[in-house]
This record gives sequence, structure tokens and C-alpha cells, in this order.
Amino acid sequence: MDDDWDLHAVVRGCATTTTTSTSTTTTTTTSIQPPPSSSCGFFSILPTNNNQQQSNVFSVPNNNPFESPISIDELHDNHNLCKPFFFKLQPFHSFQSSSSSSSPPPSSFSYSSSSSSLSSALTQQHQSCNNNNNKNSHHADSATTPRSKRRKSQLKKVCQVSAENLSSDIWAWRKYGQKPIKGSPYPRGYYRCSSSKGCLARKQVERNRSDPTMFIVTFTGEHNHPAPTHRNSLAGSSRQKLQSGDTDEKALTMKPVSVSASPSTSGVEEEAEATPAQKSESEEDNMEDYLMNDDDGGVEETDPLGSPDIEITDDFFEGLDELTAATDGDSCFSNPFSTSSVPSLPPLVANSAATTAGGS
DNA sequence: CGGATTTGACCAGCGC
DNA sequence: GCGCTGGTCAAATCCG
Repeated sequence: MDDDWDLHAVVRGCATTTTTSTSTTTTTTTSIQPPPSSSCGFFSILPTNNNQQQSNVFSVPNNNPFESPISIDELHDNHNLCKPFFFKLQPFHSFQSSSSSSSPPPSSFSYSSSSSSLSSALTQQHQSCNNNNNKNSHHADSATTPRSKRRKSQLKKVCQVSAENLSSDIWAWRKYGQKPIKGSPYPRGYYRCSSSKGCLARKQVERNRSDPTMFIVTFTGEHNHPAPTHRNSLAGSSRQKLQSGDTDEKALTMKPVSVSASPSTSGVEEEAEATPAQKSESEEDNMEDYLMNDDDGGVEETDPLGSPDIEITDDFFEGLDELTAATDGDSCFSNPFSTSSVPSLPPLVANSAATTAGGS
């Protein structure tokens, strides 16, 4: 109980999405790693198990010294899920550029084939995913499974996010379960999209065993509705979650430290995020403005699943850089979302121990 | 009162 | 076939 990590709706960051390839299951791992010097994270995307998919990687042209393993097709097919991802890009990207000018430009996307951080925790998922690739005959859209207990045919996208990033997800998530995972000291939280009742999108959030400051988020299913422009969809009424069981740990998380773009509704973020109360209207407004104004992110956000054409070009990244430069100057997170500017992942880490207790 | 979270139980997939 | 593990359900509880 009291798992500190009760990331209820946590995850708001991570952007990978489930690929819709009809015959194969694809798992993409995105890891958002915090820069060494600070807790701010940036994305690194890891291809987990689908080697074939890599051929179709989304490569950033020009100045981008790295290639993102994100398949463009995936982006197209699932850009809904990706949206949040793009959002986060800016802040992280910017942060990166500012904070580590001397370091190799891993930039926000670093395609690392060996992220030790993912290691153990992801291993299980990878395995299952691999199994899926081999076996699955119908992928899983939970749509087909009433009570999808079918691990085998689930499309999964695995990504790793830092605490801050957990709150960057634009979707509203509702926690429906939590279980201790064998071999991991941290419980895994199960979330489903609460933006739309019929939405099949789900995500699992667990703390990285090797790096408690990072969270491993696994997305399954797809959103069957447009991304919410406002965070207050159904889930709108978030709760603070200082329930009887919750005590100091949660209280800690409530520090006025950061304002996250995500409504408390989502939950997970609670670990790293401020209470709903702290998320003021202005914040939402900012979010909205951000969505509206930002060509890259905003437009995408409002797009329903349908429009598959997301072009990520140099301009896109350049734009990010510019924004970055502009915002970076002072603090790595000066944009509306960067609410969680606090460089530390405080609360979160503090509770890791308690998590073991959690679970059914 | 409505909605979210917590938590124990149930059930299906998977490995041996 | 059996046991283990993971994923989901649903009642109870809590909060705004």
C-alpha cells in the first residue's frame, strides 16, 4: 500500500505507440533518460525486439547526430500516442542542448542499443513481446478480447521515462490495478485511458529496477478518440490522493514544487507532480495555448487518429532547437508543460522502498 | 453524488 | 497437467 510509487496516472510522457502492423507485434522502447547532471530527461529510443522494424527508422536528417528508432510508420499509424511524445520533445531537447553543450549531442533522441537502465525491467517485457512476434496470430486489440488477458498478442510499446516525463502525457489515465512484479521491488501500475469510455488504450507503469528514478511505461492498445486538448476530460475530477493509507510519502509528493501539465486525474504523476490544486487554470490555459500555437505539437494533438501524415523534418527539430534556445536560457523547463521544472525527482525516489509493500 | 483509487480475487497465458 | 505469474475485474473507500 502506500507504495510510494503509486503512480496513478502517471505517465504522461512517453511517446511511443503501439504499431498497428496487422500481422506483427511491435514493441518499441523509448527511454527517457535524465541528463547526468540533472533530473531533466531526454528521450532515447530503444528498439526492443523488433529488429526488422529498424529498417524503417525515423531518422532525423542533418544536424541530428542521432537517429531515432521510431518508425515513421509507427508514427503515422499511431501518432496519437506519439503526440505526447512530441510535446515532451521540446523541453527535453532544449534542456539537453543547454545543459550539455560539451557532451556529445545525444540530443533528445538518442538511439541507444544498450540502455542498461532498461535492462532487467524491460527484459520481461521484451521477452513477452518477442513471444508475441513469434506467436501472435491476431493482434490484440483489446477490442477483440473482452477481458484481455491475452498477453501473447498484445501490441506493446515500451518506453522509459523520467519522473518529470511521467506527467507529460496528454491523455487522461485511470488506474485500474496494481500488482507486484516478480523480480522487481516495485509494483506495476495498470492504467487505462479515461478520456473516452470505449478507449482501449492502456498503459503499465513500473519503476525501473536498475534506476528507480526512471519509470518504464508500456503502452498497449490504441486510443480510439482524438487526443484531448484539455486535460480535463472525464477524468477531470482528480483527487489528491492523500488517502488514509497515504501519509508522508504522498504528502511529500504534494510539494508545491512543480506544476504538471497533466491533470491529477492521471495519477501516476502524483509521485512527481503537484496536486491538482496546484495545477491552476492558467496552467490549462497555457497548455491549450501551447497546443494551439505550437505547430508541431499542437496541431498533432488535436488530430484524431485519422490523419497519418506526420512529417518530422529538420525544420521540426530546428524549431525545437530554437524554442529550446529561447526557453532554455534560464531554466530547462520554461514552457507550459515544463511545470515540473524541479530538477529533482524527489518524492519519487523517496518512496521506492515502500513500493515493495504494494500490490495485491 | 460522481468519479478516481485501492486492493483482494479471479482467470488465462506460459513454462516446466 | 500443474503451478506460477501477470492482467483485469469489481467492491470498498476516499475525495472534490
